[in-house]
Formats: sequence, C-alpha cells, structure tokens
Amino acid sequence: MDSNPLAKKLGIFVDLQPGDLAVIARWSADRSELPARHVFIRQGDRPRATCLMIEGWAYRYKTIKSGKRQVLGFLMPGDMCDPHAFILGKADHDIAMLTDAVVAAICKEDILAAVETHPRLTSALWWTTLVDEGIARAWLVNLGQRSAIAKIASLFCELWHRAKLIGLVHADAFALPVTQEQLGEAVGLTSVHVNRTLRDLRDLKLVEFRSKQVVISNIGQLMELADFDPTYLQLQRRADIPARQSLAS
Amino acid sequence: MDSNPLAKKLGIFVDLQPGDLAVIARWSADRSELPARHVFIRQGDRPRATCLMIEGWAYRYKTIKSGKRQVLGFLMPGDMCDPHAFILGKADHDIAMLTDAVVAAICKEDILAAVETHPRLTSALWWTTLVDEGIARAWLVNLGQRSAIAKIASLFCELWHRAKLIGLVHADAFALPVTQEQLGEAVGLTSVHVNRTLRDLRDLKLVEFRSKQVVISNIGQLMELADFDPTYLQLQRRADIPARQSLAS
DNA sequence: CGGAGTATTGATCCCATTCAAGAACTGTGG
DNA sequence: CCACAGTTCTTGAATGGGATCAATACTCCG
Repeated sequence: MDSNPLAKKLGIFVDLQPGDLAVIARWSADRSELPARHVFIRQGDRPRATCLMIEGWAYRYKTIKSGKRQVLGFLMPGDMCDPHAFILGKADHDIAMLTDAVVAAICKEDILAAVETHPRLTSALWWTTLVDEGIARAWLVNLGQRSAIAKIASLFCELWHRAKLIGLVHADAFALPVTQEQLGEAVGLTSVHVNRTLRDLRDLKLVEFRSKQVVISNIGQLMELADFDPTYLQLQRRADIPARQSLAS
Repeated sequence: MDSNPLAKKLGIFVDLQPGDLAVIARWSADRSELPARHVFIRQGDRPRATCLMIEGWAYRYKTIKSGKRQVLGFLMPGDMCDPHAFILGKADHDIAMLTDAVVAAICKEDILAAVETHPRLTSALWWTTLVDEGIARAWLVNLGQRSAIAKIASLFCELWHRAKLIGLVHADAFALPVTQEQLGEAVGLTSVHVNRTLRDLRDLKLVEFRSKQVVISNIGQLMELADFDPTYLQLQRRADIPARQSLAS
C-alpha cells in the first residue's frame, strides 16, 4: 500500500480486486527517478507514455508571451499526468518536478489493454479524471472571484485535503515544496503580495507557511474564510454507489 | 448534418462509420425544447442523463457564498454537458440556457452501451472531453495572468473559432447571447469594466459587441492582442493520426 | 406606454502591482 | 567549516488597474 499511492487513491472509489491491483503493480514497476526542477513534459511534446507520480511533487504550468506563467495544478503521489494525453497527441502545457521524484511511465498500450479488460479499473481511472476536472473548475472560481486571502486559503485547503487523503499530513502540517513565487503563479498574484497575504494569515493564526511546510492550526476556520466546500474532491467513498460498480455493469 | 452538430464535430477527429452515425442519430432523437434562462442542472443535482446541445446556447457557472458567480464555460450546438457526470453522481455547478434551446437527453445506459460496442465513437467522445479540459486550462491562464482587454479578446477568439467550426460565423460575425454582466463573470471582471473594455476594443477597430452580436473585423490582429494560440481547440483533423484510429486498435 | 433589465459614462476608492533595497536562506566549492 | 553567490523572502513607498458607487440612457417586452 505504502508503495502504491495509486491503489490507495483508486480504492476510495472502487473495491479493487486482486486482478486490478496486479495491473496497478505492473504499471508501477517501471520506475525512474527525476531530480527537482526536471521538466518532464514540455508544451508541444508528443508524450509516448503517461506518467504516474510515485513519490514527490510536480506541477503543471503554462507560459504566455509576456513571460508570465500560470500554474494549472499540483501533482502529488498517486496522481497521473493526463492518463489519456496521447489521444490529443500534443501536450498543451509543461509539467515539471518540484522535488526529487519517482515516477512510473505507463505506455499507451498498457493503458489501453487495461481499459479493455478491467472495467472496474477503467471506471476508477475515469473517476480520477473527473475529480481533476472538478479541481480545475474550483481554480477557475478561485482565480476569477476571490480576494487574495481567500485564494491562498482556498488553495491550502485543497492541498491539505488531498495530502491528508494519501497520508501526507502529520500533526496539522504537510510539506508544500513551492516558492512564494510559484504560489502566486497558481492563484494569480504577485510573489510580493503572496508574501504580505501569508503574513496576514499568520497574524490571523490560521496558517503558517515557512520552510516549505504548511501548518494549519484551525482547518475549520480556514475553510470558513476560504468559503471552501470539499465535496468536489470526492474524498469519501460514495455510499450510494455499490462499491463494486463498474462501467460495464 | 445540419440537424446533427455532434456528428459534425466528432467527424473532425474520427471517420465516423454508418454504425456510429446511427448511434448518434438515436441519441439525438429524444429532443426537448427549453426556454432561455431555464436552469437545466443545479449544483447538487443527481443527473440521471447527460445532455447534448442541438440548438441554442447554454453556460456553466458556479456561485459562491458572497453571491459572486464564475462562468465556467459556454456550450453551443454539438457540445455535451458532462458526458460522464453520472460517475461522480452529483453536479458541482449549474448549467442554464442562454437562449431558447433544443437539447437531447441521453441516458446513462445508452452511453455505456455505446462505449462497449463502438470504440471509434468512444474515442471521439473521449477526445471532446479532452478538448474541454484544454479550454478550461486556457481559461485558467486567462483569469490568472491577462489584462482586461486581453481577457475579453481571448474569449472572443475562442468563441469565434468554436462558432466557425460549426458554421455559426457569417461575414465575420456571430451571435453571442450573453449580457456584459455574464461576460464579466466569465473573465473575472465587473460589468462596468467590461463595458469600458469593449469600448476600447471598438476604438481599436478590432471587435464590436452590440445587440448580442460579435463582429470581428480583424481576427488576426485580435489573436495577436490576445496572445491567442488556437492549437488547444484541436480544430484541424490531425494529419498524424490515421482517421480510422480507435481506442481499441 | 410603462417597467425591468441592460448599457453607458463619470467620480472616487482600494486592492494588488511595481519598483526598490535589504535580509535570510540555499547550496556549492575551497 | 567558512565564504560566497544566487535564490528566495520581507518590508516600504508609490503607482495603477479595475472595483465601487451613482446617475442617466437605452431596449426590450408585456
């Protein structure tokens, strides 16, 4: 389990059977280590495989002509980068490592073969892409409609919940290996203003972000401030869907 | 064809065979008319079917506690609202009609059956969801990093290209049935500032938006101003993928 | 014709940006 | 273990883009 964050994550949605677990284990076998800052996929690249984060963090971002960058999302263990990017052929954004990381490459054929033969797994994979879409929608709301402090609070809430899910939160704290600059690029703020806003959050005794560690003393109050509703992250196994449901039946 | 915008759209990606077309025709059969402003799906709803736009426009949006709204995307003929929302169970945003519209409801079972038996169609459906994700990423960049004028220019560019694709652009103009308020909710600006920015665009002789019609005199120059790269819309049939490729083979 | 929603423009304000400069970290090589 | 260079962080002061408030016109529709 510990070595298999994907199984852990998919298991929330679906009762994975031994056969499914075997497939996941096979996927996770072909591992490679990448150093921090390594750019894994660049805009315009033609990925021949999809990648599964085993250890470490990565992030997606897009650069515009003016040189400004927008971070599109953060990847942590168990997350896949575009389980189906090969359909479009070309990546439309960059993905780079935030820390030294271990990733598993899964080639197109392996995915497609699994889709054919393991409906339960297929269903679970589909589910993760839908969660990712939900996250993107939440970011749209964040970028478009919230104040600086709510933007940052909201992002911290998302990351806290996701990190908690895969067991990365210890004593109200989790590692967030990003600079204030990158934080700003995620929420549409200047690094300077991110800095000031982090001070405000610290003064409010809600969050501390220092030496790449987020310490959340009062998650409830923070969620209140951020107007954060975790439903979209689909953290709980849904009671109203039979656990063994698959796409096929 | 004219009555089947979905076939037209999917046909760009994949050579649809008679069997595929028959399925699409069957889907499009169960039509219903909805008046403008009708809220089709509300946050928290449990959609029992997915919907295909046949005629008219709709939009997705999310409302936050303060009452502010963020528009998440616009739907035009041929677009589907969440071909797979039933996997998550609950809608996490609202969808409402912008005009009187004709939509076709496709129930869960029909989709799943088609996925089982028509790999080419499945592949094409998957492709459209990926394009939608690409659009969402472009919006993130828009909301986070661009100036007011570039935001609006960029949105007009997207809609122009999408409308053109389905034959809705005539003589450099297309209908965009939204208020300036809604435009603002899409790009993260006040309706007042949208108004001023539209005046600027008019003064620059690039775009006119009046009585719900967008007239673009110089699309090239507008794309330049917006730093707009249409690649992510996947408008061209890709030369490097065999047209008859499917997921299964 | 009247009323509600929508568009337009002006005046003022404020949140976040920009510019700048120093302090506190990194990590690296001697 | 220290020195040094390159990031990253922090804070101040000034600026500016877009928001807010407000008043008037336009448009559509019953």
